[in-house]
Amino acid sequence: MAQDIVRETVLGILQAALHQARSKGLLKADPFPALTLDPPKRPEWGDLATTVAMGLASAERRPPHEIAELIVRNMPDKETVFERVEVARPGYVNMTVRRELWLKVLREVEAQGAAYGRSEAATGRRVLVEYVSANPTGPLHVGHGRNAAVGQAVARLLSAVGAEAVNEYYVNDAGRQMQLLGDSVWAHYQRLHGRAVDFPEDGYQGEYLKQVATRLGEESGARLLEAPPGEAVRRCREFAYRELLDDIKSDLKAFRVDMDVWFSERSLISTGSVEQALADLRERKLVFEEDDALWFRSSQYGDEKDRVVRKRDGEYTYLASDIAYHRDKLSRGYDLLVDVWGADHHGYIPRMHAVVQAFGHPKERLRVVLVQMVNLLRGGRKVEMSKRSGEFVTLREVIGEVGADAAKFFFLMRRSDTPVDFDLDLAKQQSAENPVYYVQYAHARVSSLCRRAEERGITVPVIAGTDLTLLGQPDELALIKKVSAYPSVVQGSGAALEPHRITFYLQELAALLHTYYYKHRILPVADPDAARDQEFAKEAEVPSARSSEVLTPALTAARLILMRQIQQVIRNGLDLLGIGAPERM
RNA sequence: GCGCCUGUAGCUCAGUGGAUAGAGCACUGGCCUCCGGAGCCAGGGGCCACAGGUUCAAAUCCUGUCAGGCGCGCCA
Repeated sequence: MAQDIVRETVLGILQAALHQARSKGLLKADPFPALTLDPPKRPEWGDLATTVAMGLASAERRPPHEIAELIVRNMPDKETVFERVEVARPGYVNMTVRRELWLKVLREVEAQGAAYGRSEAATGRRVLVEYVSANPTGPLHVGHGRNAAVGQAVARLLSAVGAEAVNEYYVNDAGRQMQLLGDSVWAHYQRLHGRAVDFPEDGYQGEYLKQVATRLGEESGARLLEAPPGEAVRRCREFAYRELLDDIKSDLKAFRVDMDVWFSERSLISTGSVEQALADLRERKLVFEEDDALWFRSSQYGDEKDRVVRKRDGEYTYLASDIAYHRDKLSRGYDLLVDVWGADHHGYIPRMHAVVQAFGHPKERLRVVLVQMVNLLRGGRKVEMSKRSGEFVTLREVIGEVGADAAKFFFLMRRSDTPVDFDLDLAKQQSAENPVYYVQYAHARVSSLCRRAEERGITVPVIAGTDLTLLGQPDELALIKKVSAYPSVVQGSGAALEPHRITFYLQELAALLHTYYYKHRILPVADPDAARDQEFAKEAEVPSARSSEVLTPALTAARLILMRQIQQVIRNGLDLLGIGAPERM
C-alpha cells in the first residue's frame, strides 16, 4: 500500500545493514532495538537520521560512533539510494537521499490518488467508534459539535490505517432524563392551553421545548388535557423524543457526520439485556447485594470503589445500561471500542475499564477519547454560554454562521483533551489569519492555476511524460519531503487517535505551498498577445519574475505535476477530517 | 482530602528519550507592472512551573512541591 517509499527504502537498508553486521559477528544484540528514523533538526545534516547506534551502545559495550560507522559500512545499495551518509557527534547516522528517490514520491502520489496515505497498519481490525450520544432532550450544542468532529475524524483515521470502523450513536432514550423531558413538555403544553401549572423541578427550561409543545398542540389540539395524566405525559414524552431525535439527526446531517448505527438504550431494556448482563456478572460474583442495593464490584479491576447498578428504589442506574451496552458492543466482535466523551466524564473511565475486564476482555479493548470544551469567541471576546438557563449556542447556529468545514477545522485544531478557542469572526474571515481558509485556499489555488493553464492552452501534463528531475530547487525538495511524510503522519495520528496531527500537518504543507508559489513561477507571465502563449507551448523561454531562473515548458510541466500532487495530499488530509476541498472559493 | 488532566515565546498551542526546543497570532520592519496580495519575507522574543532522580542522552520517563482545570452521588 501507499507507504512513505523513501522511509521504507531507508528502513530496509538499515535493517539489512544491522543483520549483515550481526552475521559477520560485528554486532551481538538480538533483537535489535526499534529503528528510529526522523528528519534531523537541521536540514543541512541530511534528510533522515537514525539514533539506533546510540541505542545499541550499552548492550554492545562500544562507543556509539563506532557502531554507527559499522552500520554505514554494512549498508547495501548505499550509493544507489544515498547521496551522502555521515556519522555525527554522539552516534547519529545522517542520510541524504538521492533526488531520484524523492521524485518517486510524486509518482507514488499520482498512482495512489485518493488512497495516498492509507495503509494497512490496522488491517483486519474491527473498530466501533461511539460518539456524540447526546441525550435526545434538546438540540446539539457546540460541545457536541466538537465531539462529532473528533469522533468522525477518529473513525476516518482508523479506516485510513486499514481498520473497519463503524460510527455509532448511543441514544439515551430510557430512564430519568426521558421522564423529565416528558414532564417538562407536559408542563409547557398545559400552560399553552391556559392551565397554570408548576414547572417540574430540574425540568428542561429551553425555549425549544415550548416549540415542541406548540407543535404537539398543532397536531393533537387540546385533547391531551382530557387524557389520563400518565397517558398525557407519555404522549408528550414520545412526541418530544421523536422530534428532538429527528432534530439531532438533521443537525448531524447538516454537519456532514453520518452515523452507521443508532443504538437505543430502550432496546437494551426491552430485550432484557440489562438483566442478562447483571446476571452474568452475578454468576461470577462481580455483582452483589448490599444495603438493599445492587453493586458492581469494579474495585476488583482497579476502580477506587464499587458502584451501584440498581438503587434501593429498584431503579437501575445509568451504569447498569452502560454495562449492558458495552457488553453488547463487545459481543458484536469488535477488536476495539472507542468511546468519545466529554472531558468532565473522565472519572468514569476506570469503571468502564472494569466493565470490559469483567466480561473477560483486556482493558485496552476500550479506549476513551476525551474532548474538552469549546470556548466560543466573537472578535476575541468570549460568548457566554449557560446550559442551565437553556441559552447555549447550538451547533446549528454555528454551522449556519461559519459553515460545517470551518467549524470542524477549528474543533480539530487542538489536541482533543485540551480546550479550544473558536472565534466565529475569525472563522468567517477570508485571510491568512484564518487557518481553515489558509489550507483550503492552498487547494483552491492549485485548481485555479490549472484552470488558468488550460485557458491559455497549456495542458496540465501527465506524469509519465514529464521530466521531474527539473525539480531541483531546495523549495521543491522541501515540498516533496513534506508530501512524503504524509503516510507516517496518518499512521501516527491513527494509532494515537489524535486527529489534530492532521490539522497541523495540513497547515505546514499549505504554508510551504504558499511560500513556493510566491517565490517561483509556474506558468509563464501572461502576454496580452494571446498568440505568444501558443508559442510558449512549443518552446519559448520566459524569465521568471521573482528569480533569475528560466522557465521552460518542461519546467512548467514538472511544477504543475508537483502542485497537483500537493493538492491531492491536501485533499486527502481534509477528507480525513471530514472537510471539503474546494476548487474555488 | 483522594483521583485524573494540564503547566513550553506576550497570547493560543505543537513537540510518540536524541543534535542549537518549534508553529500560528500579536508586535516591529519590508514586499503588489507578475499564475487569485484571500499571499509572501525578515526581526525581536524561552532557567520547557520548581526541585530531585533514572539515562550515554530528559520538555518528554520516575518521585516530590507549587499553580490551574475537572471529577469524586443509590445523577446522567
